[in-house]
Amino acid sequence: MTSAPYASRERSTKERILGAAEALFATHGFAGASLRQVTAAARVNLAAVNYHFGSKDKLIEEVFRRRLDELNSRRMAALNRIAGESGTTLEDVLDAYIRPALDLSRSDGGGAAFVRVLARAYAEHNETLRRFLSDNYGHVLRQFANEFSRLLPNLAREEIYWRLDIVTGALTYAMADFGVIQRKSDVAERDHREAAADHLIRFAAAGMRNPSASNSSASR
Amino acid sequence: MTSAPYASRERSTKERILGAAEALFATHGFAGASLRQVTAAARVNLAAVNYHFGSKDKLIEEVFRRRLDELNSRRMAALNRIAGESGTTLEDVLDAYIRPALDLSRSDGGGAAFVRVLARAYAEHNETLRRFLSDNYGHVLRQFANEFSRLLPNLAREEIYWRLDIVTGALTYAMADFGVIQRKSDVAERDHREAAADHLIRFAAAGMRNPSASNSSASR
DNA sequence: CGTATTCTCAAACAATCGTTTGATTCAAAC
DNA sequence: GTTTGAATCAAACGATTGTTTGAGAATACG
Repeated sequence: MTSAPYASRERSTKERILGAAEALFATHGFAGASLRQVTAAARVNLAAVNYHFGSKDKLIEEVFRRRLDELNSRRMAALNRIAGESGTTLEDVLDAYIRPALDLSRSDGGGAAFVRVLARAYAEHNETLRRFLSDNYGHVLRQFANEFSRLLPNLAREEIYWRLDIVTGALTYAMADFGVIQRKSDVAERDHREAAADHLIRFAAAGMRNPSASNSSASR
Repeated sequence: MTSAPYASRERSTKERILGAAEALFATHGFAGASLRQVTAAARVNLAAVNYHFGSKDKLIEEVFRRRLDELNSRRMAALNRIAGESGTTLEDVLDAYIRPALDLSRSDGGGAAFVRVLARAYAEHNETLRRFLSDNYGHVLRQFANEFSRLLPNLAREEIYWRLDIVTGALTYAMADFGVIQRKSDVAERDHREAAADHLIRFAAAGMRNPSASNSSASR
């Protein structure tokens, strides 16, 4: 029953659809990529999407779930290693949040495309998608907010969430752009990305630390 | 001939369409917002878009042109004030690039919505749109790249463009998100945005200064 | 005034969208 | 070999997309 018919093919139909959808959503967006493009790229029948996933929206959710399950468990593992410790810095927490996404963007199997899908999800303020992400991975964000609150006791909870959203959005976009531009040498690419990620984390830490009420005059 | 018939209306048909399109593109994206939504929000006939602009793509271009003409001339004015000077810092150049966009997002007449449209344009890697922006405002980017090259003589020209794209994309997204979240007090909002912008600029400067080949080990 | 031009409007255009249907093919169960 | 259920397929569904049409109303020009 759980065995897969048609399994002699290279990959299962569901996985081929998910892979093609991921790549096309990254390039053309969720509204811009049609199911006919997706099924043509996956070389499956048009009806296969609704058969296996139910609808386009459910397919979109599955594209997220496939990657975010592992991404967020890695984030949680990294956070649990440092949460509550006395020597933990803001940069450490941000690293626990960002590094798994950076690793994902470096992975071979379409992870780079998914990071661009993530950036699109941030750009689009799709309400149903945000609800899905909040319902399924809200606890991760909540745990990170807990740790940020511990390190930034002067900031209100609402302020924490706000800054975290802005900062991760900017970080996600920057990381997604890494995947677009092809570098001459792969090793140089990895080094640069690593160095840029460190700077991004330091930037994010500065943004999180920024006191709220102080007017930032005379910076130049 | 150049006088406007139907001018007794509150605003001209073209301007009403542009305003409605700007707001809807910011919310639903270019593919997600239909011309029927746009014309309904502008309370004009559906055919008015194709009559006044020719096509949806031309309308999109006009939405950009209306704001970017002034935005980029402000950028050029700010850049010309500091370009070539001996005391000019990287932060000054980035400020000349970012500050006009920040001012725009604070303006009353839909500027905040346009900043979100800008962020979408960065997220979508639409080729025709990128070509339009490059054709019409490429000289601005080129002038800024010149100044960056002067301050960062060790970086290759290609590297300058690459980093500038990433950095401005992240900055644009972060600024766009400012407009989504409504703050309790307007004065606190402005102060916070100002302070955050300063940090964003400092982050961008760090990202631009980042030496290319250095592996960033032992940051923690 | 009358003519010309500009603009608006309802209606339809062909194309594409996500989705559904019903028949057919496949692999396993008995 | 027959049956069963899952998977694939071509075809069509109604809805929506951007765009075009042609007639009509509003303004401008002589």
